Amino acid sequence: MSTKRQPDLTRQRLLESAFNEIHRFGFRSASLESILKDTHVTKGALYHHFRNKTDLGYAVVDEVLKPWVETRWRPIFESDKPIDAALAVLHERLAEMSDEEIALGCPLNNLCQEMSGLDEGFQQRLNSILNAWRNGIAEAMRNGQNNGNVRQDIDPDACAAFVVGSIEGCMGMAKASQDAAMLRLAMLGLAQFLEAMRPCQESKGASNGHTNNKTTH
Amino acid sequence: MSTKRQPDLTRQRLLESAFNEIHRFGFRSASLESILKDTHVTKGALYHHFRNKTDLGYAVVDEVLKPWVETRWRPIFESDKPIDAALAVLHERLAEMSDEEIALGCPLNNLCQEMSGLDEGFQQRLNSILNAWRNGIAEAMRNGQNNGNVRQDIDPDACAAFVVGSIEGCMGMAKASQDAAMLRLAMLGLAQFLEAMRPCQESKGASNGHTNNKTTH
DNA sequence: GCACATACATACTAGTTGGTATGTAACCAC
DNA sequence: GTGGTTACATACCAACTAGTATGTATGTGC
Repeated sequence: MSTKRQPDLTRQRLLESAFNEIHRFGFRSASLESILKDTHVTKGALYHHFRNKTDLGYAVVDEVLKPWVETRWRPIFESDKPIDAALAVLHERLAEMSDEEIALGCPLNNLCQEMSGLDEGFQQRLNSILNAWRNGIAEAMRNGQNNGNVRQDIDPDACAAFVVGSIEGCMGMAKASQDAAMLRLAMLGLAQFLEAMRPCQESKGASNGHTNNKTTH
Repeated sequence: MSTKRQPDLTRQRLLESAFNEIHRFGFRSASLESILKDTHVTKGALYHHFRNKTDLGYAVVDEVLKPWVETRWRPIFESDKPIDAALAVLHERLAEMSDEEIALGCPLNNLCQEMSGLDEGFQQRLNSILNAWRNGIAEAMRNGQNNGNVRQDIDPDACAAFVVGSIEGCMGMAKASQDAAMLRLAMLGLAQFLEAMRPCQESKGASNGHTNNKTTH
């Protein structure tokens, strides 16, 4: 069609189409032919920009998936009220996700579950994304502890690992049931967990009455 | 080798080998040839017992995966102290799982994440397993509420959905990091959540001092 | 304008896949 | 025994896959 050559654009279109194809079918079942059909790019062009399918997959993770995750959860990282921030982000994500998006599942988790045990390159890249996510939350929890917005007796790293894990788990449940209502139902539990991370304000009018044993304050 | 014919055994061996192959590589990447090689069964025998690959997959879900899940989590269902029972099962599972098993991930969740959006047959079968699991926990939570072992102000269904979701999520995190330590770290959060489900015992002596708003009983 | 690398396009290959057609040996009812 | 069904075995096929070899047009430095 177009008589001009636009290498950067071609590459970007390949990456985005590959991201979608992978999101739908997973990496191994992602068909290069489908991507080429979708982008109207030929195989020669594809193999000019990427050495092989794996190289394309890595590029998708590094250049599409990684920023995709970061932009979505960064609001939590910078807050010193991590619980409020997390709840806000969760509600926002819950509101903005389409039914189709829910049914397709989290592209990060999809790839993790598919490729972690099979390919070290994927495993390391995906794990670094997860680590950044977890560390961002853990750091925010520490900030929250310093500012008195988070209970002192919880381990920020364990808490962050569980939060990230349960987010992916809840989204996985929704994908499994192919039902957005399941996502909202399961997320109620996560919200409850986050509320339980607030410092106990013994008299106040708080709804939760846990008899926790704060070790330090 | 064996001159005798043992149709039931042959079928069972195919199912178990297929379960392992699927556990490792997922259903779509599971190779029938590998299964045949592993079991020393020929293609003719395989296609005598199963109409096609999908039929084999369904049979694996119904006859291997379903009981596999049920036997593992049934102890929770029957207890009226669901929190203690859940913690006990979690510890037991954590102790008995090998590193390889952890790295492979939960076979139920693996299949859910791979097939839910692609094949209705899988989706329905897997979802029925998840439903049984969730309902078993929800029922136990209701029992626990009736016996004063669980807070009255929580929704058993939401709680069960979250518990199942976060179990799968935590196992997913461990698979993603290919590290058993991650499983233990994330599971700490789940244990904390379960503890928070206990009724608040403000002065220890009183059986229940919650200011809950019971809607029904 | 010329040389050269970049950015594609086309046609093909080798391997693997699930699935089938056909053949045969074991088992069972009678 | 015999007939018929079950339980396999062997050989093959069509489709699809990632990847490659080769060719060609575009852009760019000089």
